[in-house]
Amino acid sequence: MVVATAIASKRQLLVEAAAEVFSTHGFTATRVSDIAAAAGVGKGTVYEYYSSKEELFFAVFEWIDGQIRHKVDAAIAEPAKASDHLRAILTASAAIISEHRELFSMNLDFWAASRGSAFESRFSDACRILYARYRLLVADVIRRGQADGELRDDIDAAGVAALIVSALDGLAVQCWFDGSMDPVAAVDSFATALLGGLCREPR
Amino acid sequence: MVVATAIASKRQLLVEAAAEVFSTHGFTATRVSDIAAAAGVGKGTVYEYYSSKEELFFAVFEWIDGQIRHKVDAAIAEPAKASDHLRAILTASAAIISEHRELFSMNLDFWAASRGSAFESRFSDACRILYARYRLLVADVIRRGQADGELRDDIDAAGVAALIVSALDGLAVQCWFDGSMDPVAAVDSFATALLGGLCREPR
Amino acid sequence: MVVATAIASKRQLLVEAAAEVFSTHGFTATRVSDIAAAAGVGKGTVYEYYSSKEELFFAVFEWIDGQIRHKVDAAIAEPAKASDHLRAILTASAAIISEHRELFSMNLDFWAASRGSAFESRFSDACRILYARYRLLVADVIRRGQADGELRDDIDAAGVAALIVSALDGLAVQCWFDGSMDPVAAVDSFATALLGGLCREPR
Amino acid sequence: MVVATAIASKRQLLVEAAAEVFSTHGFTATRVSDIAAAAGVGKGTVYEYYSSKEELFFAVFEWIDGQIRHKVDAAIAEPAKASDHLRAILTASAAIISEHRELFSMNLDFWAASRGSAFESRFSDACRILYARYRLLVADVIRRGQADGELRDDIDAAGVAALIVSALDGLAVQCWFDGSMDPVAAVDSFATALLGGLCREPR
DNA sequence: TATGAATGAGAATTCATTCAT
DNA sequence: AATGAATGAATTCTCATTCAT
Repeated sequence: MVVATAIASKRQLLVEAAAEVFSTHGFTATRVSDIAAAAGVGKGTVYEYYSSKEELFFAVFEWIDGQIRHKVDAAIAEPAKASDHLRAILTASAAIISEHRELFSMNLDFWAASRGSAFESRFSDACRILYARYRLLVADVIRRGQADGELRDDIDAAGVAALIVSALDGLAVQCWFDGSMDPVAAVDSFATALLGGLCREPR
Repeated sequence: MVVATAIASKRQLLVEAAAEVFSTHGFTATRVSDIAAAAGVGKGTVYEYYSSKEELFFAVFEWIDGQIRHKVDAAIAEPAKASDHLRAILTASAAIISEHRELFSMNLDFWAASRGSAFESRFSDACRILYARYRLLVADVIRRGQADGELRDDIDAAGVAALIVSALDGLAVQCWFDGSMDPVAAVDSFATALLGGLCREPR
Repeated sequence: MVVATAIASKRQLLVEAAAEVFSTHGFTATRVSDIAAAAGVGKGTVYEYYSSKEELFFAVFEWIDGQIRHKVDAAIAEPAKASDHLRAILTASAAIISEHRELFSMNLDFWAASRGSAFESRFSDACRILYARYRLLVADVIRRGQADGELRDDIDAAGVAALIVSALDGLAVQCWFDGSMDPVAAVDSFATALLGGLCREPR
Repeated sequence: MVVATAIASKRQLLVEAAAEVFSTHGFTATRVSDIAAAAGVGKGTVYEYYSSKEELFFAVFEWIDGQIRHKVDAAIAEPAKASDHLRAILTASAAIISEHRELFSMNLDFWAASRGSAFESRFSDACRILYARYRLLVADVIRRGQADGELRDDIDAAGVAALIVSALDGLAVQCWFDGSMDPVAAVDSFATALLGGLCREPR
């Protein structure tokens, strides 16, 4: 158990060092020796815990995914109206984006890893599953609101959910390129518009 | 003039061949020789027209940007209500995504190119400007609607515009990972929700 | 044709440079850059002509095999009694061993390449075929001598042929380890003994 | 004494485990950790008994050499005619080759170790001495036969001895490449030919 | 004495780029 | 202008060896 913990913590040490370096320089420009140096270990040690640079990269992906999922789940842990949960999801996500811009920059690398790398399908599959999960999470909230009578039921929940999830991803991209953007404020306006309608007249 | 045209057309030939190969294999996995072969020219010839692989990649970026901008502009060329223009922008974008999935997969590479490549800042700057332009375009439509009294004016146009643009980018990402998604249908539900409000009661 | 010749000659240049370096330092201790340097070309150039170090090593194997086969064939080109042909094969082989000790030292590497390398089966197969060919060549001479009535026909030609071929291989090994050995003299005594019998009394 | 024996037996344990792994995968493809695992000890323990992989490899060489030498010595332990002793040496060697093909495959590695390894000269020297010893052993038998009047004395004993020893080495090589060969049968024909003469007419 | 986690030297290979023709 | 042969910088990964426990 002590051993297992030691191994797990060394793996975690490497994942965090890797996240740091990858998020700063991007996957391609990062050398394995850079990660080793950041973790304070020798180059060979990295390979004792991860069989390749890409394997470690994937571990970073899973680690970040887990963290974000945890925060999003927390945002809707308390019972509430569907509209409040939707706003909570949007706000929580924007907050994460705002606080961890450098972490979200890794998205760009994860996505690119699905293109022409040896791990192509591994990242593709993981992303496909990840997005399906988030779409389902949002769509379920919407469907609950529709069942409760709070939300209009003449609208396809899955379609709207897809765009809400999309919006958060795209927002992180824009925040990466433009450090002056305030994702929390933008999301707030968006939530108000989406829930209440942009148009003055009901339609 | 004839010469200039010949040069321009050879550059264009290379850009289109490059777009084809880059979009299929991704930036990293694409070899300059692959592009040369696809264009039917010798490897050295590529360097007669572009000084580096990244320079050519950037030319592809600009070419695709121009094409998309053109289609979006066309979508709002005709005078119409702000809400119709918003829907038109969403629908036109979804249609492009749907019809040119492979082209949009290059987004992932463009974004990654802003991380750790020699052209890092060149791509970053271009993307920042590109997104600012789209946000402004959408925000202007919203502001016009607000001025016309069609749209609620208690909502920050810039914030909503940012999320609308985000949503379209994110949608392309999800479509890349999940070929079975229908962006046009999703966008249609989203437009209805956004314009009319998800909530039954006005808020 | 000129091009084909240029490519062929560059490949040949590399094979000969490789044979030189491999035979001096052995396969493992030879760096690809050593071969490139010996050939007077850049390291990358080697890979333009051979896809890997082992591919080049195999080309050296085939080149040497071809040379030796040529000389052995020449030794029995002229019609002669079977016993003279056997002696000619032995003498010619010993002469090659004597004159090209460094080339024969590569045998040790070729054999070792059949053990645990990526090319394991390629070398194994090639060696098996090579030995089968030599055994057959010698056995055919013996059988002809038996048919002609010159050689005893109560002896299995294949078995003796195997040992004659073996003796020449083993001789090269011993000469590699002991530079003072004279293979030609040793082979001469051996041929006399083998043909005439070691025993004084016919048996 | 107990300690010394314990050390000796641990060294022997490692040598036999190493022989097993080396003979299966070859020297280069064998990892020290493989040997440790085969011996059921930790990787570091190997270095408590042998200072390097090559040192251990050399120990395997000496162990196998000792075993073979023992069997060959046994083959000529009983007083007998020189011709019978020669046949006994050949037959005993073929039997060992036949029964321990995998052990003989290590020859290929030992030979290669004399080329470019850190132990180059150590292996070279050992092999040179080993072959000199076998040549002398065989030559002594021949000379005794010549002195006794059983064997022709117009033939150089050393030369024939060299080729007899060579033949046995080469036979092991061919058997390695071609598992279907029967060394015992081949050697029997060879012994008959060599002792009685291949030619029908005395020469 | 036994261990195995940590190390880093070392080598093969790729491919963008150059430049002589 | 067009070419593609030649180049070598740059990086991943392996594994023998060390040494703290």
